[in-house]
Amino acid sequence: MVTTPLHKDADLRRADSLAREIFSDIANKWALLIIDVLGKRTLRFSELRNEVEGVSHKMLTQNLRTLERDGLVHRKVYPTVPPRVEYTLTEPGLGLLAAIDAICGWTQQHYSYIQSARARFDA
Amino acid sequence: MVTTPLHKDADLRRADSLAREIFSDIANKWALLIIDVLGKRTLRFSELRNEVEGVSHKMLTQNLRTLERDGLVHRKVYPTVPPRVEYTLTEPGLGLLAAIDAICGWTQQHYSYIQSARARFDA
DNA sequence: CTGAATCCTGAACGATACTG
DNA sequence: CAGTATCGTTCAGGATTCAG
Repeated sequence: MVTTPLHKDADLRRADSLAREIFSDIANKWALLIIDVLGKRTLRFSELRNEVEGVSHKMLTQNLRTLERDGLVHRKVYPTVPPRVEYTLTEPGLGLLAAIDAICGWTQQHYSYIQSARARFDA
Repeated sequence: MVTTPLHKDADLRRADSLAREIFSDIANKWALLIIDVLGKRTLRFSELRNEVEGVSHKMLTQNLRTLERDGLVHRKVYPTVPPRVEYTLTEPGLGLLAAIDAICGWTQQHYSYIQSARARFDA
C-alpha cells in the first residue's frame, strides 16, 4: 500500500487511473455532502434525501452506490415491506469525514472573506 | 466531527445559495488538485498545466479564475513579452490546503482498502 | 420505501483558432 | 506565454416510469 509521503512516488496528480478514479469519487459535491450528513447519524434513504438538500433521487442513489462500493458507506437492508434501508459510515468513512468537516468548517469561517473577495474581483 | 458551529444557523446542507455556490467552487476535482499543487510552490500557467495532469487549457483557466475570484489564489502578471503569470495561494487558500491535504492523505492511506472493497462489491 | 431504467435537455468539456 | 471565443460533442443529471 502507498504510505503517506504524499507528494512522492504515487502522487495523486500524476496518478495511475485507480487513484484518480477514487479521488473523483469523493471530490464531488454530492459525495462530500452525503458523507457529511451521515457523519451525524445513520439515515434511511428518504431521510438522506431530505437532509441533503437539492439532491435528486437519481444522484443520491448513484452516489450511495459509489460510496458503498468504495467501502465508505455501509448499506443495511431490512427485509420488511415496505423496504427499509439504512446507510451508515464505515470506519474508514469516518476518517474521511474528519477531513471533509475541515473543509466545511473552512468554508464557514471564510464565508464573508470570500464574499468581499468576489465583490473586489467583480469590480 | 464538527469543530466549528457548522451545523447551526448557516448549515451547508440547507444552505443559502451563496454558501452552496462557494462549496461547489471548491468541491470539484480540478479546483482541489490545483490548490494542492499550488500548495507546494508558486507556479506559472504553463507549469500548472504540466503539474495538474490531464487538465485542459480551458479548464485550468476557468478554475483559476474562479479560485482567484474567491480569493483563494493570487494572480501576478509580469508585463513582459512574452507574458509571464504566476499563481500563488493566498493566506486563506493555505488554510484550505491543509484540509485538502487531509483528504489526499486519506486517499493514499486507504488506497488498498478501497481496492479490496470494490473487489468485494463487484462480486 | 427503495431502486433501476429510460429519455431528454443543458451544462461541461476538448479542440481549435485567434489576440495581445 | 497567457488568455478569450467559438463550436461541436459528450455526458451529467433531472423528470418520469416501472418493479420489488
